[in-house]
Amino acid sequence: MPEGPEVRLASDYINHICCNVIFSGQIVKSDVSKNPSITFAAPFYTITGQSRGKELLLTLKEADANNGNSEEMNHRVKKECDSRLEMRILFGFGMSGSFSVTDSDNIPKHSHLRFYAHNKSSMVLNFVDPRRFGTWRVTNNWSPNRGPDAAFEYELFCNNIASHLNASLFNKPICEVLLDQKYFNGIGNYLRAEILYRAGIPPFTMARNVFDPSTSQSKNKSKKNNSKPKQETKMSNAVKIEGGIENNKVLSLCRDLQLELIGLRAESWHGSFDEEATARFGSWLQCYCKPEMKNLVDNIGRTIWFLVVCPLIDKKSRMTGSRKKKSDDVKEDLPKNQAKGKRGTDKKSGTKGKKKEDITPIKKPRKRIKVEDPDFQESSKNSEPKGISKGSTRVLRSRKNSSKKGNT
DNA sequence: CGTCGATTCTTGCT
DNA sequence: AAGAATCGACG
Repeated sequence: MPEGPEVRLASDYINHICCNVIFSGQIVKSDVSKNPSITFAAPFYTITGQSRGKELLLTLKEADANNGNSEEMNHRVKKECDSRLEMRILFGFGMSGSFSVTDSDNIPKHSHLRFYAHNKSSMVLNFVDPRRFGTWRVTNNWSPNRGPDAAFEYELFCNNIASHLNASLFNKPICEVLLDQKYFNGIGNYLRAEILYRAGIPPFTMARNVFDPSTSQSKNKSKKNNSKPKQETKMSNAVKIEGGIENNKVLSLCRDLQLELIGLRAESWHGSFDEEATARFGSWLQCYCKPEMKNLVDNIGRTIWFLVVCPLIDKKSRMTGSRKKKSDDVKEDLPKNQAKGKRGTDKKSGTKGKKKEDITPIKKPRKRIKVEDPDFQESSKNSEPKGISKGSTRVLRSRKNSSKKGNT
């Protein structure tokens, strides 16, 4: 599942491979893809890429067949500054999108958009997407409903969050907020697990408490949400919003883990992940899909992987990050009835399009977990969320703890 | 209007 | 199982 780092690597890959390559001819779309056909008027063009979060923007720019300027183009360029034809295509990778450069005789099976090189015969840039959740469209801009890139626009990224902390979204569990691309563009399911695990934050902590220490501290002291806390310097992330939200642990991890992964995989990046790169990624993961971790399906239906911490265990050992004996840390302290339970609302449950009343009676009551449920959180100190909308009560089920390969 | 839940898309891998 | 758009219900 491509997340920020994979998209960035794809962009780097394109720029690396397509540097000095002239493309020409029709841009070919597969028959099965429902994405738009692309017609670019320039007979010859170059391709460059940029990434922002999970989006990749390709820029096609008119060029001469010899990488110089054609007479006709030269004429226009001189006349009006730079009027070379240009087109941008914005890609979303969905869950299986990637770019790969291949020989024209070896087009990947699920290549859905192809750019043919002109001066390097038989070279093709493919957008490959087996599961076809990927999208593309012609536009010059990033999607307006997606936020800045956490790794490469860190200031903007932090400010976007700090200035919207009062939004109701931040009443939700941090694990769910981390998937909201309006604020966390580039974060996906494996990154959220790694971020929260390394920050030592329980996944269902109210998001606002993670970013605004004043709110979380007030919770600690008393159930009354009255006084503004004065001692807000205990937690590692207890930083004044005004002064330095960029020092917040979760936010800096959003940046640093992505940069780490980009560095980790850049060396062996050849368009697709070879065995070694895949293995390295797997060993980089500390939480996601790890057999010693727990997982649950959250309120938005996504599986969150996390470390369950026994409340009786010395908290300092966690705060300092010395969590070596993982298997010992993981206690079976989840409520019993959470540990099983099948998916009750799959799409094929035979109730598609039906009213809720049809299915509610059938469902047997299960343990529900709200934000910062004291039964669930190791930190009952943070419980008693005053402003929590009672709405976020979805049945949380655990997934089978099957270890998958952490491919992308 | 804002929020929430359900549904849809799609296919490869257990 | 994944990411994201869309739709209807609800208050």
